[in-house]
Amino acid sequence: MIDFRQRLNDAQYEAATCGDGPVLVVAGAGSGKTRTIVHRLAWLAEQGVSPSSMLLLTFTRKAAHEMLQRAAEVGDQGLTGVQGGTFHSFAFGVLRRWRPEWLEGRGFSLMDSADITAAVKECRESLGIAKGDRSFPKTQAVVGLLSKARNKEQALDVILQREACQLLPHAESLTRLGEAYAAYRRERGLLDYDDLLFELEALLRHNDEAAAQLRARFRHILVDEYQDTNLVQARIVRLLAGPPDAAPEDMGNVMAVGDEAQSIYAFRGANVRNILDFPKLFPGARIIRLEENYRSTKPILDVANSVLSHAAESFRKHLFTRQEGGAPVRLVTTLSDKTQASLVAARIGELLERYRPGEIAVLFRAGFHSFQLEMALNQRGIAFRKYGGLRYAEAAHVKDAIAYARLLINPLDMPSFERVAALHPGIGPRTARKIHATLLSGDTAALRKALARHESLRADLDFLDTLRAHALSPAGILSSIVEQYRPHMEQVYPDDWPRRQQALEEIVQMAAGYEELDVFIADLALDTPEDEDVDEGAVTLSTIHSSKGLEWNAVLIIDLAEDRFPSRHSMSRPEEFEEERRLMYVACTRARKELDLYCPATIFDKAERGSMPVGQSPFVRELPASLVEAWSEGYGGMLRRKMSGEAFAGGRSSYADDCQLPPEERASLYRSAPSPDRSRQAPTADAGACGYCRHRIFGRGKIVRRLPPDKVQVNFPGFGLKVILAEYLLPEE
DNA sequence: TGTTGCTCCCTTTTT
DNA sequence: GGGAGCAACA
Repeated sequence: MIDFRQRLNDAQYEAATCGDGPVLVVAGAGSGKTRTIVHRLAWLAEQGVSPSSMLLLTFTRKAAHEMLQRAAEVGDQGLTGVQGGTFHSFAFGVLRRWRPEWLEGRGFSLMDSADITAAVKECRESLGIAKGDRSFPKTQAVVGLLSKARNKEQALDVILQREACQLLPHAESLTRLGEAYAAYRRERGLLDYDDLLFELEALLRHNDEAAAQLRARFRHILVDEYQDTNLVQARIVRLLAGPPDAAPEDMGNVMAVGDEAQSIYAFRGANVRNILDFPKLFPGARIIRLEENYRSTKPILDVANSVLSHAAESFRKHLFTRQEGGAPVRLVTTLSDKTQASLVAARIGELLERYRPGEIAVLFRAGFHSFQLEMALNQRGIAFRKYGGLRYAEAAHVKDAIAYARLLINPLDMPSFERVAALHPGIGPRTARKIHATLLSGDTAALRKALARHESLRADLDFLDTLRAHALSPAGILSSIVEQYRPHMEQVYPDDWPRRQQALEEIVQMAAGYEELDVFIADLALDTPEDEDVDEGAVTLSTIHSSKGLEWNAVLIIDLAEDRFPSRHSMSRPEEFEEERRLMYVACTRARKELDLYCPATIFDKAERGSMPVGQSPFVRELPASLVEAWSEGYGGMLRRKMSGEAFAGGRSSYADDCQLPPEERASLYRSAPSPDRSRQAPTADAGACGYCRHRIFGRGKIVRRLPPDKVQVNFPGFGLKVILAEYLLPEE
């Protein structure tokens, strides 16, 4: 028996051991949410509930995996057999069993993001929409807009109106394109990510038998990260609990766990109303709040609380901890993004003396922000693993290898055939399509003729035939494919194929746990499967979005600069700026013991072919100086402690006081819109005009070039740093 | 006719 | 670094 009282605090205990009925657990960051869920599962099992009637819906498969792993270790007996996964993977599993009606007994396949892009592109071409019109959004952007409209369940024009007025002239074309894309999927028996959810909802509404079976099976539903569910996901939870008209007492048991202060997925349709309206959807719901933070030291929590204290009313929150003391939060200003990378790498080297690699993470706003750091870590020989950004399965070489596998499963798969064929010199889309048609016609003579000029492609096709003839495991198949693909890779990526080769070897590892190749490929599209071997020996690099729900002893947040974090895309709409703030809150609350904030003073800009000065992130600017220990990079890459009176550390007035420029010139440097609530924020212009870097660094650089009309290039030979800046920013000698 | 090479542009976050 | 469009080459 487990001593729940002893292992949990009062609120956690209440949540873990409450009886039947709907429950909403509002769990602040680091308040022991996972612990509570794990104990909830264990408690249910002790009450005689069968694990197979518990369903745990989480945001990532990693989170589900981790919780189920921990559940298996709780108590002496452990707990296995709980169903867990993301909404999408759950939906995929259910729909594999109960096909949607319109498929009429046909099979269906799940589209990965490349399929979706290709499909939308094909639809656009066949409709002849916007041929050569540069103002028409790129395919990727179109895919994003269509998906956003579906996830928010709003008409496309409404989305455009709110988020992209410049595209309003294309509203009609985009709507037609959306319809064509829907027809495309229906004709071919394809489901995209959004379809999974809507089809599952339709099934629960219209297929009484399936719905009844699912409801009978899953008596206890736990939903994690409820603040990031969208409308259809909330309806799915409701429909799993009982028929649409069920009385409250006849519904299954739903426990939703979430924290509105950590809602960071509005961009893909997540709706905070879900958590606020939970009691309406589930009348009589009990609400339990977990507010004590066990994760972070007080200095870290103070910074996190301060970040949120500027938030819009409904998201404010104050976490408390009983832990006193702890290392101060460090705020490090570096000369450039490049030196930031080497300083962070050096700092990681230092942290590795105290922590295991798996206990250190670097977080950033967007995937590409870590490129320089990745190089710096490689130079130092520090192993890292990256989450977020370009997904593993989207890297070109992985797509190539997967194309072989998909062709193996389904020879009709045109896009995959095209992909494999294009690896061979002299074959482009046109020739590939012709050969594919010949191949399908079964005319061997014609095929032999077509392939005569493309000997190497024939070798690849023969290889696939051989593979088909042998019954290999998914891992065995992929390992052969990787070997077959290798010469192509060496040709196409002469400079970095060894790195890519390594990534491909991982795919074989990942596939090791699978029995069916098609399930593995679907899973790869749904969420990168875990390759467990690599984890512990590597430092984590992650987008903040992908860091959700995780924690580390030491967390370093980089690129806290204007236009980077918050993202410049978020500056025009107040609600998006607010979401960036919650993102910063999520990032800070990932840290247990040490938190470093890095602000580069200049950032390399390709277009200008030099580094451009950048202002500090408003989230840093707002921080009271007393909450951080400020450091700055001096000449020669040394860090230097900043004294409290010095400009910049949280000193929103110090800019204005130091400023040598007349106010109208400052205003001309106004880079981006300020946060919606001006009263709480120092004007961006102050920082933009005379931030710390501009006086100190630029004072010692050499002007090497004038760039008419009003810019100059300043070099700092000691750092290999070139900076382009407006002439009038130069300090007067 | 179809492939390849060149240039310009943009580059958020995810299932 | 990648996608899209355009021009030159086989």
